[in-house]
Amino acid sequence: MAEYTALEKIRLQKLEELRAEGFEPYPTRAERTHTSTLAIAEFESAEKDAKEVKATLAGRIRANRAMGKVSFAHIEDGSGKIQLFFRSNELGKDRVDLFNRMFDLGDFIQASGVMFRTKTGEITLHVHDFKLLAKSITPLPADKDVTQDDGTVVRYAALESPEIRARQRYADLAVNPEVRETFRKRATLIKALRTFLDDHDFLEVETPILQPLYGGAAARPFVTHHNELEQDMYLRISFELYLKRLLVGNLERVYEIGRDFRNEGVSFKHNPEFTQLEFYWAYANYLQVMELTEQMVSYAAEKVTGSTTVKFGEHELDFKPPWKRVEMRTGILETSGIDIAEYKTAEELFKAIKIKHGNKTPDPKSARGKMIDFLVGEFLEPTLIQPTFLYNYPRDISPLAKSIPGDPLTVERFEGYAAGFEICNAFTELNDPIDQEQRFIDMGSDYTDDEEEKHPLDEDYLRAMRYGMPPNGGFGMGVDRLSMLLLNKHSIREVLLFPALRKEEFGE
RNA sequence: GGGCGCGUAGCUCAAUGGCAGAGCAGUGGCCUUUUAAGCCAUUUGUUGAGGGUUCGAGUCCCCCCGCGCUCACCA
Repeated sequence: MAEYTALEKIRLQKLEELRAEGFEPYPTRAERTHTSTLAIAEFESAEKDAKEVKATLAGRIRANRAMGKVSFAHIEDGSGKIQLFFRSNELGKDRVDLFNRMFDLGDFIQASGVMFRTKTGEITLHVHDFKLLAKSITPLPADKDVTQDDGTVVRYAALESPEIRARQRYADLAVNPEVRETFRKRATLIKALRTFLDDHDFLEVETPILQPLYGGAAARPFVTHHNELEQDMYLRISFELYLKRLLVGNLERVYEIGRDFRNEGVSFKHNPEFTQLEFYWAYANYLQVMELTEQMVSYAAEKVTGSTTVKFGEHELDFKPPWKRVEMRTGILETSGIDIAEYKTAEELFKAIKIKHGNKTPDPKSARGKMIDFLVGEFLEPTLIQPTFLYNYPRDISPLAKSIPGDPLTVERFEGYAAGFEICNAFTELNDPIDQEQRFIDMGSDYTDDEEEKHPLDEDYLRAMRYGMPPNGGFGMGVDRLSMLLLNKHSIREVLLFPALRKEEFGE
């Protein structure tokens, strides 16, 4: 049973009084004719011809200013706020008193009347009738604060507690309009990505989230169990292997936007479930994917923000193609002074890093590719502020990518960076089943003492590939991260409606 | 998982180890064009939970819970 606060008990009592007086606090019907913005727009155009605009509005009470025989209130609906005007000589003293006594901030009401403009010029509904649509029991967090008489100290209080904002996103949304705006823009982003890919003849598909084997990325999976099949299942960590199976089936361009699950740490840029976009494009290679990527992201930026240039913290990011391109070996050499091509084994590379940078070294037990990754993260990544493609990756951290002809240690792979963090990952996909099988096996032996990096060998995927897979370019992008960049949010929690949080204890 | 920080009224925040407070919200009243309405009066607390030190703990110590930052992890 819920424990009610003093404020809630007062509202519950009002609810009972309303019922006793014959008013249903949770009626089944609403009769809205206009949103607040529509009513205002209609009034503005009718005003010139002195025409009357009648409207029935519905929304939450956000402010109420009772002034004796007249009252002003603001309600807020999905499109914005609008003022209501009540006059007791028209509605009757009892009804206005009822409104002021029984209705609280946060209640949903509907009000009918005629639009007019007040003395101060605000377009307002002159209310002729109203009813309660839903009583609010728990007060919304106050969204305004303090008035100091001397006029110097002004404090506004909004719901700011990051924990309450995330746990009770409903309250955050109800009270902070800019949060609603963030999620509208996020929806615009996803729609733009879809439109872009659809217009480029990609087919949107859906592949299993529950998988008997996981793969396509290096991450720890969530494990669950199917009772009837009597087997464990994994929540997918990527879409890759399933989408590439579709290329075997002659679907030449496919994409999926959906949720990935990784059983790992939580941070400002990591949530255990996150939205991923992947596409696979037959007969293309990573250079073509690069071009499509910069077009797609700049298109999305324009749709979401109206411009290809967006502000992110102190930076102005310009997503307009072409993006800067940095070859990995060159980039590492320039930022760390180490030429990875000179050190062909992990031992040699480790020594070189140790000599050059002393205490800043990777784990000496790492594979060579991991050490290169370390150099990227430590020295190169922080310099990649403007949208940049970092390309040509070490083969041993890219088991699904095709080698560069004549350079067996390097693969045709790139990652897109902006504001110093990774937003996408793509490569010319490996389509040689014999090579692929060997890579899986190498992968296993490279990381024998690293349980987390071990990956199950996907026999069915190899079988598919043996039927023949067209050469293709593949692409993956964290949609949440792109949202952060485009919306200038510095935590992934700001672009997720319900970010992962520890279970809340509700007591007895 | 490690380190650092935070947790006080519905919200935003105060309070040298010495009477737990303010504004907003709420409640009662006045007020027929207000809008951060105003004026008068007034209520609200297991100071995250538990233990300890002390004459006395919101404050110091221990432990637990939650959140934040950060490191690790994260092809």
